[in-house]
Amino acid sequence: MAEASRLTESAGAVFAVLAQVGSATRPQLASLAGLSKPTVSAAVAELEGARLATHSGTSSSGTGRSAAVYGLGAASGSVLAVDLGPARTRVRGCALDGTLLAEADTPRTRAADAVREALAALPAGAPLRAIVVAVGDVTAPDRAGSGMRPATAKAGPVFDAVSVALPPGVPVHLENNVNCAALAELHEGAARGRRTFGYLRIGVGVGLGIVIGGQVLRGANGAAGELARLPYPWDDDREPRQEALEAYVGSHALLRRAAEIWREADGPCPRTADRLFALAAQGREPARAVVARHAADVGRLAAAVTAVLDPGLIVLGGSTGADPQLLPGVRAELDRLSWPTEVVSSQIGDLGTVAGAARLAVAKGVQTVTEGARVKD
Amino acid sequence: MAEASRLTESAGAVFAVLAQVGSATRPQLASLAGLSKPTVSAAVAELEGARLATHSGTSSSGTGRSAAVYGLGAASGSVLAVDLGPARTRVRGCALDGTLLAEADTPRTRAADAVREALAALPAGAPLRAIVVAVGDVTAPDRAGSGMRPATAKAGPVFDAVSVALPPGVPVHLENNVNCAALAELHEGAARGRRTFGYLRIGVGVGLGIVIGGQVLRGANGAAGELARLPYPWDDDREPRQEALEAYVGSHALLRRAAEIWREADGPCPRTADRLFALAAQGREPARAVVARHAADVGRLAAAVTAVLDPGLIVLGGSTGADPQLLPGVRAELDRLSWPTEVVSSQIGDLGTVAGAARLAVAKGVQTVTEGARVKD
DNA sequence: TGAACTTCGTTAGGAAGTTAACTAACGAAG
DNA sequence: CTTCGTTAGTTAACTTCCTAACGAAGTTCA
Repeated sequence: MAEASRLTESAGAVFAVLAQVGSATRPQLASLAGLSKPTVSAAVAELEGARLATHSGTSSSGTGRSAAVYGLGAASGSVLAVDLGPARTRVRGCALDGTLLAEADTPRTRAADAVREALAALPAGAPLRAIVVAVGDVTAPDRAGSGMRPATAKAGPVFDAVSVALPPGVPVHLENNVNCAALAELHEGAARGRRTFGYLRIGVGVGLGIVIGGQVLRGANGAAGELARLPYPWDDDREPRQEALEAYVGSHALLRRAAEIWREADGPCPRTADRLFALAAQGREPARAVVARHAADVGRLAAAVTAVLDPGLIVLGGSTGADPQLLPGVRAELDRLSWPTEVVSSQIGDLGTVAGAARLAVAKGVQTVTEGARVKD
Repeated sequence: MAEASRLTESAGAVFAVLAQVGSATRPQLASLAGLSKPTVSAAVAELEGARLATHSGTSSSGTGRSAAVYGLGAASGSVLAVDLGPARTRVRGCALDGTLLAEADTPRTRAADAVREALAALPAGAPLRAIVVAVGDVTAPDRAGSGMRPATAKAGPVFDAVSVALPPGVPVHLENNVNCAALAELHEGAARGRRTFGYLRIGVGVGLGIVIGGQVLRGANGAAGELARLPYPWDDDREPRQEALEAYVGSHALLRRAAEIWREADGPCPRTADRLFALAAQGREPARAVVARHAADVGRLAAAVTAVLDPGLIVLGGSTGADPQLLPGVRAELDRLSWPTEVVSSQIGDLGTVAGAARLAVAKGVQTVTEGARVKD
């Protein structure tokens, strides 16, 4: 019989822990959830009855009685994460313990196909509990947990194109792609074990994902970390202009600057940031200088962040931010201008956004289980 | 008999609520603490036994039986707040419900006297539970809850001069003065009812107090909001320098700029910011232009904050920041550069720092009661 | 093989909090 | 002055968790 009733509090807590670690014995669950053994036993029994957990083996710790191992059950369901990137659309379907169940990757124009493909690969019997869509845009603050749309026109059309492929009745969360990537760095990247840090992404544009106490900071307009609106240029006799910063520190500007100082004798001028970094890594001269200058610019951007937030750690990402050869220059400029702050390069790269969106979707999905599975509330 | 044992959890919750509202009936405590009537009755009995609460009257709500009103008891004790300001030292002693018990205000050089004076005026029988000292300096992160010192030499000597007057055995917390003032705006000023905002103080220096979810954001080095380290000047061909921003937007710069463009015919050049603002308020010309330019500069500073945090509300304070005639100019520049953000002037002024420090001290003091009065742990 | 040890899981009793129902106190209306 | 409606506070039964102790199921060593 299908028990759609709500879980007790302890069962919810145990389920949340079980989803986090994937599989565990009862004593492990007890210590992780901060509950006693009898309570965990009762909770596990309840979860097994609801098919939210299953006995998946035994574990012997050398000496003593061997413990029963439990994992997520068939009824725990799955979640979907969609990254509407500038070039490609990436989709992942995950179980609530984060294991990958389905994956799709298409050009941006075939976004809806990617979603359908991934949905088809998910187990049919169990509920899809949450969908997170990462967009390169400011998202309105999360009110009812669904029905959001990107705040400006930038990502609106793509989102609409995808949303027709989304199954009805499942809560959809929009999230900024930089925030998602920051979450990925937090859980499986360069910021593992941290509670507070900033993820500074520099590519065509610039963006900052802020994590404080393990939580993403979204801001009143969902625009926290939208560094493009930092006042720039800024001086006694210069008026800041909107968007001027991205035009100056973004990847387009980097290549333009390279082209300006490039000469015949230097060989062919690089047309991509990757090529430019490769030349610089070999010590080839105009490239090295351009990259060094870029590092200082990134350091200034980082200084603007530390002046406000003092996060203690900044993770650099993006097509022109993640290269480790930037690190010395960035650190030097940041040291010169601001507070002691660790600076490291992203460990995840392009897949960070989907990975983070999946983390977020898993968290939302677990919530729907523990807080009483309200699909239509 | 003195019961030094720990309170039950429900009694602690009830005490915290009682401290927040000052006095309340049992039904009020029940709804505010989210507890049931029987539990509150038991908790109140426990608190009365420990002299942490007393029956202080009855309240009739027109119809029905009249309820007993409870307030804080004699054993709840007091806390001390010290503001080591640039010119004056202000001290307040408060009960745990925030009522003022003692106050002192001396020139900075007699700081220790102010502390002794206020301490003498506090009730002798009950414990002093916490001391908060507000300094104009970066404070190291709060580890054991005491034993901190200002991070740089700026406020170190003053703090040492005061600390000799502090009674031993009482936990001392250092806090940045701008953070304190932000807390005052949150609880009794322009940000009442908000959960997230920024308090931008502009005087001789610039500083930002960040409140997120009702909590002050301190940062990894205790330097969150130290805007003086924003990169400035910043442009393609200018190198940012440390401290350059304060030299440009602080009150000294404001008066210097006024002096530069002032002419014989304009009358005597103002020597204080107050005087300059007064002239501007009358529409007198060179003053008005200087103030308008200052407003734009403040707007840019605010834009730098919103670009990172998007707080939704910015409260302006400080000797050259709180004047309401700045508001239109600040709002215009902020609108032009950044996200929709409310901008208002501080409602508290110079006393904000002590008031906020007192709030913080009360919160810490309540903690010592509810978490088991550990004075030396 | 069986005693000793260690770890797992259950059983029993108790602490802390909840809901529901009852008694107590107060004002107003007849 | 009594009665009724309303609100305060208490008592009782039940829920949910914890701690402590015990039985069950392994491993190790003689």
